[in-house]
Amino acid sequence: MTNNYELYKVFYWAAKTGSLTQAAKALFLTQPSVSHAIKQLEDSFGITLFYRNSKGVALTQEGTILYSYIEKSQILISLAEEKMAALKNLDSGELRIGGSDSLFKHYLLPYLEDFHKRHPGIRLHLNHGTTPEIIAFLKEGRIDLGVVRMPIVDSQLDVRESIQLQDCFVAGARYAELKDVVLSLDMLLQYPVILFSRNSRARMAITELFQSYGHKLKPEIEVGSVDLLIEFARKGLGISYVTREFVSKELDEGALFEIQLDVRIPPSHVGIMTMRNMPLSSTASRFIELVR
Amino acid sequence: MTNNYELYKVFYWAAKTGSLTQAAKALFLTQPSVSHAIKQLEDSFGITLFYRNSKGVALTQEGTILYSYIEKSQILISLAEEKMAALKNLDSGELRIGGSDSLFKHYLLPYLEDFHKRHPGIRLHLNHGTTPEIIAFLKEGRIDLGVVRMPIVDSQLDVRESIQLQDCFVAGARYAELKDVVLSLDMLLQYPVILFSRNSRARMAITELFQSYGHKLKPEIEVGSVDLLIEFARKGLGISYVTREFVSKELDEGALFEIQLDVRIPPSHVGIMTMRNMPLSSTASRFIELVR
DNA sequence: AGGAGCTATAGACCACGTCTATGACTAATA
DNA sequence: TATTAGTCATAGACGTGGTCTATAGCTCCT
Repeated sequence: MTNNYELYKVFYWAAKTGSLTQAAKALFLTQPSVSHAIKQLEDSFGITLFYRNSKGVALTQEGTILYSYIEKSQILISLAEEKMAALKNLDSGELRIGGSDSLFKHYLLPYLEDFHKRHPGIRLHLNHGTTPEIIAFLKEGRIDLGVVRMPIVDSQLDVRESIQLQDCFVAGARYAELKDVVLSLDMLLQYPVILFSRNSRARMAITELFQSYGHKLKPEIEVGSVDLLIEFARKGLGISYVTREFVSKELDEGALFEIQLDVRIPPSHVGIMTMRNMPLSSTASRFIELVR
Repeated sequence: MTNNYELYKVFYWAAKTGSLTQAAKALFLTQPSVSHAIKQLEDSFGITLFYRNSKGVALTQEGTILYSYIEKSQILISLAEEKMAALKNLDSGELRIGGSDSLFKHYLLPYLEDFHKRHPGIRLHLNHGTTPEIIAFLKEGRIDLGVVRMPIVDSQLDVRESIQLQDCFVAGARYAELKDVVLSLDMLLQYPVILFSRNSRARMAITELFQSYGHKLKPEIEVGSVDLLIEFARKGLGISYVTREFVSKELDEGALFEIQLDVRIPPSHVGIMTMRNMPLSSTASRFIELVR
């Protein structure tokens, strides 16, 4: 036995208001429709659910038992509908982003702050990892979107290109003599170089660039965070390879200056990755919209 | 926002089976109907609920949230439908009967035993009281049916006449000399009479009978239970006014004998009362059917 | 390349749910 | 007692929306 669940909605309101007429008003129906619906339900069970009298209706013993179930059921549905509305309005929900720590700090932070201020009900989950890890997270459905350096080639992913970033070499006061000089790559190699750890994409890119000019780039120091790259350069421990946009403060203040090279380091882009052919949550698409 | 609740049934099965095709089978629909229903639900929320792929469908983050509500709701409805079926089959439920203790013991007991054996899932509630109390219980909806002595005149009640009962005077061995004598009322009054307590209908009826013949019936002893009427008569404390059918055992055994009178005591009927214009529960109507 | 799954889309159709109009009843008025 | 205003039930007409069939598009597997 399986009823049209619409009938339970009608039953709920009839029982709740104690009146078919009132139920009809609540449901934007006419009274005969409600009467008919209740009759259908009663016939389907072979059980009378209401006593009818001139003041309205009252649940029978069996009707009361039915109501005890249906009431809970209807309340759950109402909660579900409210919850869906909240998700839609971005009053509730969660946004799971994967990326590198440096991109979170230097690129995404202002957007995250803004988004959180606009939608305080949405919980933010930030997962850091290397590019392949981020891609794996995406494919496992553990994050909604990933933010990494381009280029990304993966047929399962959609990648939106975001701002351009320019990597460069920077030094502190200790190497002031290089400020107005244009260096060649082999000249640069005379100085101690500080690079990010081996498996990063930026590190691989610059190593390849040197290789393509017949040079071998061997760092004096390897560090695991962008902040240390900056800090070590300031302290004069060497020349750091960093993203210009991430050291704009230090460059403006004069704490660091950019080394001019006679070769052009190709710029890179930030890419926002999502799963291709998977619908985005309204939260995720709103966030992407904000970033672009 | 208020959806057609049928859509939630479809959503539930689609989520549960992870396949629109399977959901369609479970619901005896075609796959396009299910596809359409899910689309309607998604459009109504403005939220994508499922990822579609070539193996079937999988809930999105938001779909999972919706499912957590809808699953509970649907399970409650299933339980409700099962419960209604159980009530209908008399596998479950309750039957509330009002009556006097003596009628329960001497008239209803075998029916109650039989009914309980057939429908062990149904809880029996027996409420004893005087006839006006029973009627009040009925009108308050505290009992489903009342079993009392006729006649009952109440326009709000339906009364079904059941078996006939014959009241009579009985005595024990102490008054053996009356065994083959036909007594007149005034002769009877020479002996100590034991009656049921003042407000009973049987007591009122016999008092009126004596009055209509110009006699005043004044009991030597008044008792509050039929068992005591019988016991006192056996012990020779007087002549008890009892219902013949309730002392058939004692009459057969010779512990008591019936006093023959020169006037006929009108028989009375047992009446089964229910509320007029109030539908009977299937349980109650089944029981009444059994009794008649 | 072909087959066997899956879901989506288009368009036709008809049952069923809704409506209006009315009746029957009750309770509380005048 | 008659009136009125509120119940719910019933009958019958109407039209929409849910369901169907047919088909396309896609992915995966042989």
